Amino acid sequence: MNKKIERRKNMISAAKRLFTEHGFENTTMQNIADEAHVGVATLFRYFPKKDDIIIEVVKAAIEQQFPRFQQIKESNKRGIEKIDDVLTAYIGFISEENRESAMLLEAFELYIAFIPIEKNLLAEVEKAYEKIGRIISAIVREGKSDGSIKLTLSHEILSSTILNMFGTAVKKYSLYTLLPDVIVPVPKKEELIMVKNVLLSYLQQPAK
Amino acid sequence: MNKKIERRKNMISAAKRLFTEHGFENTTMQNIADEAHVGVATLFRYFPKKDDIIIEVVKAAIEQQFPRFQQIKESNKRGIEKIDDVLTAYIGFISEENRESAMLLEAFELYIAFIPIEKNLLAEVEKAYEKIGRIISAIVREGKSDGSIKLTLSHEILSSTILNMFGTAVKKYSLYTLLPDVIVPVPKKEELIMVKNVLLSYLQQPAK
Amino acid sequence: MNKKIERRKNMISAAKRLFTEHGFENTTMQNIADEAHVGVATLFRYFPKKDDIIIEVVKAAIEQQFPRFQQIKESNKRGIEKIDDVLTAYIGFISEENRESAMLLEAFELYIAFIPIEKNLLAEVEKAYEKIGRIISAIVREGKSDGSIKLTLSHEILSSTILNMFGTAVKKYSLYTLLPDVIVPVPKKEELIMVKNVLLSYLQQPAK
Amino acid sequence: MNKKIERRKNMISAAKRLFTEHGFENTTMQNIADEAHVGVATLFRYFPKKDDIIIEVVKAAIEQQFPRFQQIKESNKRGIEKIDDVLTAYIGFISEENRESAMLLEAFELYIAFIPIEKNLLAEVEKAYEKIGRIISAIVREGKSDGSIKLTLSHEILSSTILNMFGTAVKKYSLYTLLPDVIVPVPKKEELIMVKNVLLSYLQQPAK
DNA sequence: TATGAATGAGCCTTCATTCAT
DNA sequence: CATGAATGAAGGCTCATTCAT
Repeated sequence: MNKKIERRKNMISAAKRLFTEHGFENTTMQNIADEAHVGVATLFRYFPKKDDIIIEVVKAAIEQQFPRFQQIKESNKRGIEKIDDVLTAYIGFISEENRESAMLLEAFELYIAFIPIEKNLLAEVEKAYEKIGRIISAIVREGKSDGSIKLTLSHEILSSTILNMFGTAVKKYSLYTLLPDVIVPVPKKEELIMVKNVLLSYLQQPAK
Repeated sequence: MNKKIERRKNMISAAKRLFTEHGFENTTMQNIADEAHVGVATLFRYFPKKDDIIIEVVKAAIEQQFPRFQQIKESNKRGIEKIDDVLTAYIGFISEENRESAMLLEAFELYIAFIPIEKNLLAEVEKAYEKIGRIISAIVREGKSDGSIKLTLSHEILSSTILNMFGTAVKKYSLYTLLPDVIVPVPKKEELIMVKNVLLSYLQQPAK
Repeated sequence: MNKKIERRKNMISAAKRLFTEHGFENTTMQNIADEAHVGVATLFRYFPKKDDIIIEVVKAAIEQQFPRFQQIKESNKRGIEKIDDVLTAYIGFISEENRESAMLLEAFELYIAFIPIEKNLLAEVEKAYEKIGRIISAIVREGKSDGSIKLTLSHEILSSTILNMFGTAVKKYSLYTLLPDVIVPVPKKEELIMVKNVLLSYLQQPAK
Repeated sequence: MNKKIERRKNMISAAKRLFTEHGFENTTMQNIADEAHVGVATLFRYFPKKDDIIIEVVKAAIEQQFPRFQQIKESNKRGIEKIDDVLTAYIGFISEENRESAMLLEAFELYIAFIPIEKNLLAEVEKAYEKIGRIISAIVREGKSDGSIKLTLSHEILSSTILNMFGTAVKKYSLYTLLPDVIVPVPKKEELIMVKNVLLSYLQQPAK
């Protein structure tokens, strides 16, 4: 029983490695099978379609981020400090190990932009994303009620937009850092930290 | 002679149309040839490798943005107002016609992340990007010297980072708006405008 | 011990069901195993090669026809009447339940036309066929000796040919009736009965 | 222009050769390409789906029979004699070169019994079949009007059924003659001729 | 020069059959 | 014994790229 799950994980991580390095379209099922040291047919037994394993890898990538946010939320800090931690976590995406995850998500979003993928598969990914969304949302609410975040309603939207934008941009930077020949200038970590502080100070301003 | 250039443009725009709708990898050279009403062989005569026409389309997409920034720079406004215009232009990427271009760039950046592309080709794209980078850089400098932007040196970096981040995120949103089933929440235009104003007010703060 | 035979029969009938609906080549061993509610490995334990179970199904299909002819032969009728019954039985193939069997034979004959099958396996099928051949042969002889069939020697051959041909054609019609979009016109039952009567009247003609 | 048709014919005949020897399912597109001395891609250029070339081969097989029947119809004989010729032509299927065609049709009918094939493709085959059906139908009518065939209306149906059955059985025999190990006894040519004569004499009997 | 035709390498997927529990 | 898991070989089909007209 356990061996099956083991094997499955093994294939998923092999796929992740390959997807990370070569992208979804340039990784063949045979490649994955080889990397995982199994036969192709075995791979197909676990993931009947290529999209299936792609989804699985993506879901894992999202879920890998989950505990970190969860932990932030459950920490004994004020809301604004938790936001600080969230932003810091985002920044971590660039340099740390789960940069790979961030980058994978980046690639996936482009992948589905052009290749129609089954709705129910997408639904799984959406669900994983929402989980994180809810956590951040909760943190903002928390910060408002403990007074550490000072925003009126309209500012609330703004706050989520800013956070969203920060995450979006940083995730994308995580992709850039992998490029052998960077085309777009990627901000350094210190610069991002400065931006983070600007955002935080904004969030603490009394509502105008 | 002129006919040749005409033809070339025709192929590029046909390719752009197709790339925009189906992505780089899902568009075949045959597709492009058909869309451009030329033979495949002709297409290959003009663009010996598929990457060649991809680069060309991307370059065109970047250059298409160029005049707008150029025009902003040459306008008779103070630096801070020009920055405002730049940010507004970015926001325009989501809804306006050159959303297609923005999206194409987005896709391209991912494309080259996984497929090794010849250096000299990339160089051309970089050059196009730098052109825009220089314009923005000039605007910031201008704003500083006319006093409308108040930043010390370290803040200067911050300013470019913020602008960069804004552009990066918005470009990515331009891709999302194409997705039939959005997976990630995309901020509304009004929300982006609010963020823009926050940034602008930040840029005008006296350096601490 | 008995359970084994039970199991075996179960697999064979599962296979028959599937072969009838999808043909030999489009039915996988896994399909059969599932339909029979056993593991694939078990199926292979009983039938080490796919051809083995095919042969078994075909044999069963032939043998299923056997009792009907046997019963005709043993009935208390004159030879010509038995021939009548045999022809009627053939006609039954089109509409009745063992149309499936008839059709399976049809498919099998084509199957072996292209896929080399082991001789000893074929021998088993031949043996089953011969059994029926012998019965019909006996009936014809009977009819001649009781005077209800009037044929000289050379006509005897003719008689078997006609019967054979009738059977061949009708069996094939049994296949056609399954086709969703009939391509070849299939005679109606009543028409076949008319032909049957023509044949019967021919067989009763005094030898010329 | 002509070369294209040449090439196309070449592929079709290569396919026919292979289909005849190995059946539709056991012949791969690669096999056909090799036999025709072209690349697979070329084969697919002419016949985008495997079914397409199957249909083409089948159509050719049917059409190959066409001139013979047409010629019989246009000959200067009485109806009954033309029927004679038609039956003789059928018998020819067993021994002559177009036995291959007859056999192919046989195989095709089984093929479509299990594998769903696109309607419009089937329609083409049906059309080809109908052409022959119409000729035979016309001959029967001709025979009736010139008095050489004596049948009342109900017998007319019978006549077509008998002819149909004769053709059906003989076509199937054409398959059997290819089997390395005959499973079902195939009538000899002389026997079929006898049956033919029986049918002819029946058709000339005055209607009862 | 412009083009349709030709093509091999490669991809996703299936399946009969063997292993290991 | 019974079984699910594992697998390589093979099949249909696509596509960037080259030829030949």
